[in-house]
Amino acid sequence: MEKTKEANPHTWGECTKSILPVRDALEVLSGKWKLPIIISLMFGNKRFSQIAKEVPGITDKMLSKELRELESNDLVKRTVYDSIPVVVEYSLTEYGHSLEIVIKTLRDWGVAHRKRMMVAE
Amino acid sequence: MEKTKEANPHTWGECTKSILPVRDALEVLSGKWKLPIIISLMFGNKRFSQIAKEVPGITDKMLSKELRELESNDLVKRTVYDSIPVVVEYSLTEYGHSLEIVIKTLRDWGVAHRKRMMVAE
DNA sequence: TTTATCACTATCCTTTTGTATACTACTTAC
DNA sequence: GTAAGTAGTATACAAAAGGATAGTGATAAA
Repeated sequence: MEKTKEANPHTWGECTKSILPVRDALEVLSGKWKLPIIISLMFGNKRFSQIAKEVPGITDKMLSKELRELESNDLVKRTVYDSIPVVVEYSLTEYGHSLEIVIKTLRDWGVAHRKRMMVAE
Repeated sequence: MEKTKEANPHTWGECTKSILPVRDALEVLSGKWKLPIIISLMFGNKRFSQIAKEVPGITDKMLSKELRELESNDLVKRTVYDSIPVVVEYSLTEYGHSLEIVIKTLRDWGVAHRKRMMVAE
């Protein structure tokens, strides 16, 4: 445990340098619903009520709130068609699409994790 | 917008199939502190107070709570050395190390995001 | 005329998450 | 005897996140 006691003082810088950008990413993607919404839009542009149907369990309030945040972070684009009744289409921006690899990695890990849980029980 | 109106009914299954594992992953990694703690341990085994120093802003209570959750999910291992005073060493399990690629992806995106924000302002 | 769809908003409430502060018990160093 | 370091716990509180339910206003279909 000597190695523990004087664990590299220089890791501090490296470590913090790693933590900060991860924290930035987490801030933009925080909450229970943002990633599910983005995933839903990865499969195509959708209207409000369509997203609501595809994301299991979300309420209108949450969907509305999260879409606004995603829009303000330039991950999602909102397009209003002035038909009757008004139709609003949501789509991923190019920047939103840059999250695809993050989501794929997370999903792969999640799949493995779920398998692991099944075996354990 | 016709294409929007009848957006593939079959995306439902695919979409939900993607959302569920991501949700599993998010559950294990949820909260403000779990990933920062894991990152800190990626740089080497650490004692309680060392982690507290390396994760900017965390309180003892949160660190203690999150470590317990990470331990119960088999991501972190807790080893007590009965020296005087007692020393407790935390380390990533093999399973914990499997998160490295997730974190790397998230960090890369975070770095790009931070750059983007700087340019915008 | 009631009902349904569109895309939301408003209000109230509970749960979760996080913070602040103080405290434990032990030992070494000053 | 007092402070500092070891690894936390206890209590109280504040803030944020999320859920439940209802309502808006336009239109169209039964």
